[in-house]
Formats: sequence, C-alpha cells, structure tokens
Amino acid sequence: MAPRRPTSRDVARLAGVSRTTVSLVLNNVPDVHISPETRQRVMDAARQLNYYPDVSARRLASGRTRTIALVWHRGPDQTYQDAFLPGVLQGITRAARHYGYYVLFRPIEPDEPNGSYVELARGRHTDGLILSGPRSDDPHLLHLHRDGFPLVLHGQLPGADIPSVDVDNVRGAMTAVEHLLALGHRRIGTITNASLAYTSSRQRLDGYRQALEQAGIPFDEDLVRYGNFDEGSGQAAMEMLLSLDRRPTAVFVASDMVAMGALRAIQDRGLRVPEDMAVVGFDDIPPSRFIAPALTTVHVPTFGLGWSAAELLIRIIEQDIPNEIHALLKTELMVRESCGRRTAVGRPGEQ
Amino acid sequence: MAPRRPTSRDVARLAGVSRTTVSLVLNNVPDVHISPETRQRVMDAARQLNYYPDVSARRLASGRTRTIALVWHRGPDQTYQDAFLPGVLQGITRAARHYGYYVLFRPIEPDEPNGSYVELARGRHTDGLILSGPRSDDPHLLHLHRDGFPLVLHGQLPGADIPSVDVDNVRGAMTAVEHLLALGHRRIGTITNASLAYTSSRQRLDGYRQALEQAGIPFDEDLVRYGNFDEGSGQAAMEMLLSLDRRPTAVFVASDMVAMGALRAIQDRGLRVPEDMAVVGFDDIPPSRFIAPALTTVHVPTFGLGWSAAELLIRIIEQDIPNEIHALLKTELMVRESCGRRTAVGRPGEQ
DNA sequence: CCTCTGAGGTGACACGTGTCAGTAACGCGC
DNA sequence: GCGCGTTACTGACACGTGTCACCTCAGAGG
Repeated sequence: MAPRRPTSRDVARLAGVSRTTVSLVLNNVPDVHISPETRQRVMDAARQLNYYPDVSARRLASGRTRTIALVWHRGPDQTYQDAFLPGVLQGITRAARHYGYYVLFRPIEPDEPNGSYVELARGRHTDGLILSGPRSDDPHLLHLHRDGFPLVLHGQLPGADIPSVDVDNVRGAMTAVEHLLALGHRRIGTITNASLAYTSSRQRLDGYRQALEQAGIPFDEDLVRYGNFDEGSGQAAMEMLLSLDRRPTAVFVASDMVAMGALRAIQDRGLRVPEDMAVVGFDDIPPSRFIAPALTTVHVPTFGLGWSAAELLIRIIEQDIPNEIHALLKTELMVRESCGRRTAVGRPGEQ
Repeated sequence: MAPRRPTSRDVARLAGVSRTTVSLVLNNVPDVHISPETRQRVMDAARQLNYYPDVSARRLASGRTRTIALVWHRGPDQTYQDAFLPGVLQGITRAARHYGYYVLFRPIEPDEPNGSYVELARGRHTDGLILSGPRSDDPHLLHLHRDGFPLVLHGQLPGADIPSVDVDNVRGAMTAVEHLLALGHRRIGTITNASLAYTSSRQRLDGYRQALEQAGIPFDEDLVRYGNFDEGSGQAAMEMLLSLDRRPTAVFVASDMVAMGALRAIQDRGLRVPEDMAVVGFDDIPPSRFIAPALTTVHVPTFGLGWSAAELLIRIIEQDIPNEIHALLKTELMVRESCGRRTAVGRPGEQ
C-alpha cells in the first residue's frame, strides 16, 4: 500500500508547528517574523517528507494559476508557421520560466469552432493568453479584452487596442529593397507573401513602395505580383514577371517559402541567380541557408517575438503595465548569395 | 464594479436546484436520474450566466488534472530538435485534445539542474509526462516510475522498463542502404549522426551493417566515420572518406544535418552528386527537399511520434494499459535526387 | 394498511492551500 | 504595576468543485 503523498499538514506535524507557519516559511512571505530555528525545522521536515505543494490547491486558494497559454492558430501557411514555432515557443517558455510561469500550448485547427480557446480564460486555466494569427472578426477576443482578461497578440489587429507584439514588416522590407538599390538595381519587382487581406502582406508591400519612393523610382504596378504562402504561388508569380517585355533585374519576395518557387521559375528558364536575376526573401526559414544559391533574406527574430510577448503578458498580469503596449521588433538583413554581393554583416544563427 | 464570475452555486440558485444537481447535469454523470426538464433548466441557467467551471477547483476535488506535459530536453543537436518539434508537438496536442487533455510544454535547458521537471509530477501539475532525450543516469526518472507516476519516453532507455515510443532506426537505416545496393553500389560508406553513446546513432549504424551483411558484403571499418549533429562534422567526415585510396561510390549519412556538410565536402572537391557520389540521409528535415540535388533521405514520422506517445501515456493514466508498452514507428524512404535514381514512391508531406 | 422499489434529488464532507485577524509571551520605559 | 510595542506564532475561514450517503415521495404489490 503506497503511502499518501505528504501535505503541508504532515510537514507541520513533523516540524511541530502550525500549518500556517509552514505556508509562511515555504512561500517566504515577507514582513513576517519566524525565528531562524523554526524556519530550519520546517525546511528540514519538508525535505525529509519530500513535500511538494499541490498546485491545484494553491491555484484555487490564491486565485492565480501562474500559467500562460500560447494559442496557435493553424492557418493555410503551415510550413511557414512550423518554421517559426520552435523559436517563438522557446522565447515564450524562457521568459515564462524567468518570471515563474508555466506554458500551456493550444493549437487551433482550421476546422475548430471560432473562439474555442475562451474556456482557457473563462475556466481559469491560465492567467493570460498569447494569441497568434488573430482574426479581426472574432467577438470572443473583444469580450475577453473588455472583461479585463490579460491578452497579447502576435501580429496586429487594427481597431481594438489590444497589446501586441510584431515584427517591423515595413522597415524589414525597406532594408531588403534598399540593399538591392545599393547594388545598382533600378527595375525591381516584388512578389507578396500572401493576399493583401493579411496585414503583414500589406506592410511588406508598403516597405517595398517606400524604399522605391525614397530612391526616386516611380512605383510600377506591373512589377507587383501576388504570392500565397507556398512555392507554387511563387513559381507562378515569378513566371509572370519573367514574361514582361522589360523584365526586372531583381525581385523582392516577401516570403522565403514563396521565394523557393520563384527561384525554381528563374532556373527553369535557364537564367542564373544572381547574375540574371537578384533575389531577396523574407522570414529566414531554415532551408534558406542551405539552398544554392543561399538566399539573402530578412531575418525574423522568432525568439524575440516569443520572449517579448510573454514578458509583456506577464507584466500585464502582474499589473505592472508598461506605457507602450505595442512592440515592433527589428529585423535583420541576412546577406547571402542570391542578391549578388556579399557584404560584411553579422550572421546570427550561423556558426 | 465588475460582477463576480459565476460559480455553480449561482447556476443552482438560478435554476432552482441544488449545487449537486448542477454538477451532475453538467458533467453528464451516468446512471443518475434527473428529469429532462430539470436538465434543461440547469443548462439554460449555465448558458445564461456564461458559466465555466473553475478548473483549479475541479482538479483539486477530482484529483485529476487532465493535463500532460512534454518535457523537451534541449541538447547539443538543437537544429535537429527544432526540425522535429512542430510535428511532435502537433501529434501530442491532437491526441491530447482527442482524449480531452491539455498540454504543458516544458523545455529543459542544458544548464538546468538534473531532474528539474519532477515538480511537474510531484506537485500534481500534470497526470503524466512525455520525456524526450532521457539520460539513463537520471535517478529521478526511476523514482517517478517506481512510484507509479505515468511516464512515456521518446527514445529508448535500456535497462528500466519504462514505456517508450521511438522510430525504428535499424530498419530505417537498412532500407536506405538497401536502396543504394539496389542501385548497384557495392562500396558504400557511412557517417553516423552522432557518437555511439547515443542509442539512435548505434542503431542506425547497426542497420547499415545488417544491410551489407544480407547482401554478402563484408563490413569495412575504414568506411565508417563519425558525425556529431552538425554540418561541420559531416564535412570533416566526408573529406576523410574522399581521401581513401579506394573511395566509396555512395554514402549513407545518418542525419540530414550532417549530410549537408557531406554534400559540401563532395562539391568542394569538384565531384558531382549523385554521379560521382550517391548520398542518402536520415531524418527528412525541411531543408532536404529544397537543396540541389534534393536529398534522398529516411523520413521520420514526427506527428506519429507525438500522437503515439500521447495516446500511450493517456491510456496508462486511465489504467487502460496496453500489452505492448514499447512502440517502434515505421520510417519511409523518400527517394529524391541525391541517390541517383527516382523511383515511384509516395511522398507524404510534399504537395 | 404496510412494505418495498425506484425516480429525483439534496446535504455535507473532502480536496490542500493562502491568508487575515488575533493571541500569548516578553522586554521595556515610567 | 501597567501600558505598549514587538516577536513569534496559530485558528479559522475561504477558494469552487466532485461525490457519497441519504432523503422524500409516488406508485406497485401483498
């Protein structure tokens, strides 16, 4: 017969004190007077019994779960998401652990009913949520926010003033295009990462446009094509660009995955990268380093996205709300081979 | 002033019944007699109040958390692990959700003290643990298992009879080498994925050896080199193989990541893949599809690894223990370009 | 008329902790 | 001797649920 697992009452009995004292000692409650000898007796008793507090009881009594959840909406861009998940998750868990929190992972499949994550909040499963890929037409999201439940969005939701963390898509795209301009290109095409219904897509296109504008190059709609997350869409879009009468000498593809298809289209025509067509991508997914030519691309700080979101969320939970509740993280241009010139630039993540 | 969140007592009051009845109705307790009208009144009241049960209270009262945790040991092979995490995690969460469980994600950094995950078990945080990358010298693991706490290992731990899920490394390596043999190669080298202290490394080498043996080809130690997770180790190992007097015509590299380095070494010598040297990898990480030539490799079913582990763990938690508590999942050879011949074979995961 | 049975429900305890208000002992100044 | 402040603790309640034992009442059977 297995012995019952020890409770704080057992510890109290063994140490010859009250249960209250045990709680005060083990939780290191400040401004409370317990003699060093008693403290030691309690600690010894706890260790001797191999005592671990019951989290559920603790949660119930304190009203806090010390848990946050990552709600991960799986969309049409699975491969892209999968490339980001490890970094984001590591960032979140590291920040969470730093502040003494646990992390619940809750993916939402495309076929699940809208708002199936609310039970995490309403049922007091967690103290706060990080939501990736929020849809602006989600009423549950607004309800939770109105009820004061701590939320942080990955990405941006125009309209509601919900705290958010995102990457600076506009500046990222600008640096990519500026790099191509600096290499002497004047006729630069672009392929979006997805339809313009996606905020990131629109922003990256804006960055492209602004960079051209600053260089005094008129915007030409013929040079803009639309990708849709996957290789196939990139291949098709690139073929259209290649068929233009005056085709571009360089292209900014706002997604590495889409860029893979673009590269194929270029090579299928017997053209060379970067000599005949320079290519710069966006996202810096793992394969980009390995393909030939290695893809020059805009690095997205996945770890930072995770860490910042978790840290922001926890500060909100603990009522230590910062002035700026919207974070935009810096990107970094990873200059490799597909753009036509190596320059001296740090290469984080590459040994 | 925000209204208190509703409890089952509020629901009971509104429906005009006892709290017990509310609990019985909402949990659909079998073999209990409640009239349909009363049931309906309770349901309506709950809906009207937007009532969600408090999970912490429920956990405390029932003694079950309906949560499992994935304990993810981060080792020296980070890139390799990152490539597996999304699939494994999705497999786990899908199975968990299917059985009504939640998933806690707990990575362990290399610098954390040994056994820092035990609080998850002892503190009744979860009903069971899935442990990846267990070390055989971990006493906490054996203690938990001896105390009857539900555990499932990813990978294998010789000695202790702890339930486990793993990929069939031996057969996977055999099919890879058999494929090279079928293509006519007789002098086949190999580069391990890591030192032979790792079970997977030893098993994959065993598969290589067995395939040769079946073909009546004597095992030649000169053709065996040792990788160590990363590209650099693969490059160095391959250079040694290329420097042999009678160099092999094909090589089985027991890790895609290591194979990346091997490919580089081959191409740096001005040799062509697959014409001068056929290459087959192991793992099927995302970049393998994209490099040129596309890498023929042994696919590891990451989703299946996650799903099987979660399902096994949950059956153990629910005392529905299967006869076979060790699962070995099938691999699949992904024939691409680096081996020298395309054959008609299914390609899961590629559109 | 009495007993038995099953439907339909309830009261009370248990789960293990956090925490507030309160208490006993003791030193100390006047 | 008394009031007062401080140290060192404790008793009791609260958190919100699951569940077991028990209760009432209508109808059936003798």
